[in-house]
Amino acid sequence: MLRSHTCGELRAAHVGQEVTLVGWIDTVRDHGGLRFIDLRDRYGRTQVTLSPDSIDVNSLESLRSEQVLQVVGRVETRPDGMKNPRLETGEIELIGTTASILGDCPPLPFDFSRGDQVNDELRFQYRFLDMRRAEVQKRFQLRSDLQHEIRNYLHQRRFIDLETPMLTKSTPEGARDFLVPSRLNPGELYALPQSPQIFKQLFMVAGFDRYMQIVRCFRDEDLRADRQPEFTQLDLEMACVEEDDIMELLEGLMAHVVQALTGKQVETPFRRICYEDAQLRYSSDSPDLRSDLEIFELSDLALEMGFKVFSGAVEAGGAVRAIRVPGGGEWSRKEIESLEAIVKNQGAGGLAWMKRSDQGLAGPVARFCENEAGAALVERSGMEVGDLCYFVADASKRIVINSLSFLRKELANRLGHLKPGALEFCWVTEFPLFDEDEESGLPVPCHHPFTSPNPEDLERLESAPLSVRARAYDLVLNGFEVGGGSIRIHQRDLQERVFEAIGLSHEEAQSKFSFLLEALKYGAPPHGGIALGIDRLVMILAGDESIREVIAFPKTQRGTCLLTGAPTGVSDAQLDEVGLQLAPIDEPDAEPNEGENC
RNA sequence: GGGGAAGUAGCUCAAUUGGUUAGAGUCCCGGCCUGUCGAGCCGGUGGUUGCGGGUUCGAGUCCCGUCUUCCUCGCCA
Repeated sequence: MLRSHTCGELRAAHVGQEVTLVGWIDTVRDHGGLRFIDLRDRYGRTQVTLSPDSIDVNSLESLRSEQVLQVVGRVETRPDGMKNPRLETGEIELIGTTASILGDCPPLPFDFSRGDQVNDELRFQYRFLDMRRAEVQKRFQLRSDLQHEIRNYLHQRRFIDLETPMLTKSTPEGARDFLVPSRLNPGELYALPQSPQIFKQLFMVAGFDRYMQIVRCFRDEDLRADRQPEFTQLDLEMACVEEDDIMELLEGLMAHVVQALTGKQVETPFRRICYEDAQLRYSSDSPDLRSDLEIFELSDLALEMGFKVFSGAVEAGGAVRAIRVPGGGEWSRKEIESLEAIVKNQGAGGLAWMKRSDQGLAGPVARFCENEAGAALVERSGMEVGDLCYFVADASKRIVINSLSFLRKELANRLGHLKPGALEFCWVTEFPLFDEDEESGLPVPCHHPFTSPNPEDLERLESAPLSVRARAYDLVLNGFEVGGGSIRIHQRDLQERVFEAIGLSHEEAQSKFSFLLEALKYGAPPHGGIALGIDRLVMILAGDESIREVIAFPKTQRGTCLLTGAPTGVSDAQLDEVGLQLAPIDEPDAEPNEGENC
């Protein structure tokens, strides 16, 4: 070994020992003759003192940040008054006798000590430097610890860790697939898995009644702060279970990992909210329960209030909904109206409001509240003196819901409801089995086509498919969907009925999912499971606002890698080999230097 | 595909209604300094204001286009 100890290890007990440290130079404090160096590695920082009394200073002229330095020396107690209580190793210092630079380093491309404030573009281009920062290392330690705790917890409960293929079959439903050509089969392509869904169901048929895997998944869709084209899931599946079994397992797992990683206690069981309630009360299918702000429906009253903006929206098939802001009556007009930009950003025409003081109602909506409907509104809102109420009306229900969703988030933020470190889990249940496809009008699965319908609604599968509820559940943490799962269909005939309901012919179903349908014939036990977004979970536990921060080498919003430059063109020879030809790109100013092979 | 924000020194930012030679901190380089831990003090180098047009006597600032990064709608079974 080139070192005897790490930079976080030495204590008063080591005083007098001859040791060798290797680390990166964190800072150099140069007093002319005497130099102090903070040497840093994964484990901590140790002060190295280079004095002309103990080392040939001419041998080390230019010490700079982030050089890799090896120091041999003796551990000494620091003089009285010179100890640093903020450093684990602050009782001692290493008096260097020889030092050598093992890895030189030029001046850095960005300010290391203020890494959090540096452009993402630069940070991710030099991610290997960015990750050297202690704060970043902490995130990845947390990520590693989380995965370790998850595996331990599940293995103690007799889950078996099984792997599934990365090169698999394209299933055009759902998200767009990433495609991989096959040299041995020109003209045919693999797809990278969107999830191991079908494979884990086959494990159930195979008798591995408790399966788990921490696995990479791929979806070729647009990126967001919480969405990357490749991401990591905890995938698990159990045989002979119902909803409650999966939920209880996950509640125990979450409580365990949160306790292990943060020391915090999580209350179980988690709150359960049905999908319809979540949409109405929180304007979201993943409500952030750190805030208790609630939205209420006004469409019925809006028709009677005599306010054309409201009644017009409802008559056009839209909605009017409102949110009460306790204490918002104190806000200035300017403050109140500053939130309008948020809803306009979602396409809403404007943001109406009304406040209640001891002198009665005030604000743009107040004069429409003098009639009976208005009184009912005040009653329903629960407005008290000192409160404020915001209203969103639009001919598009989607715009109303989106606007209120963003408004609620911002209000929760302004009211200080989003306390750092708070963790509010909940389940969202009773999702519809299908959504309506806007183009074809056909039902499309909300979750995936293997989700079991609620038995109570089964008779409507053909007659009124959109009214059928699914045996599906989402796990939500602080407003983020961190997991989703369901009880699956384990009977072949029911699976075929669902395929039919979504407009898949018998032949299509066969060609796409024959292996699943075949497997369901051969003694498939009832089963269900869930998949958990590891990146999102780590992000929340680390207090970050983007999963990029907890992914070592993430993609930009355009799906490129700033570090490697991927994706790139490949040589004609490579294309030939896999039997691919690239279509010309419709770009007037295509860059010639990339034209060699695309 | 739509909406929004940002882009000025290696980095983080400033620059009045369009007005003289685009500044500061940091980094880097040089000098001084033996108890610092955000070391200190003195001096210095460093700019195609993302790119391309336009308006103007004059553009970092206004207009148009474009590129990049970020946020978001659509999209994400």
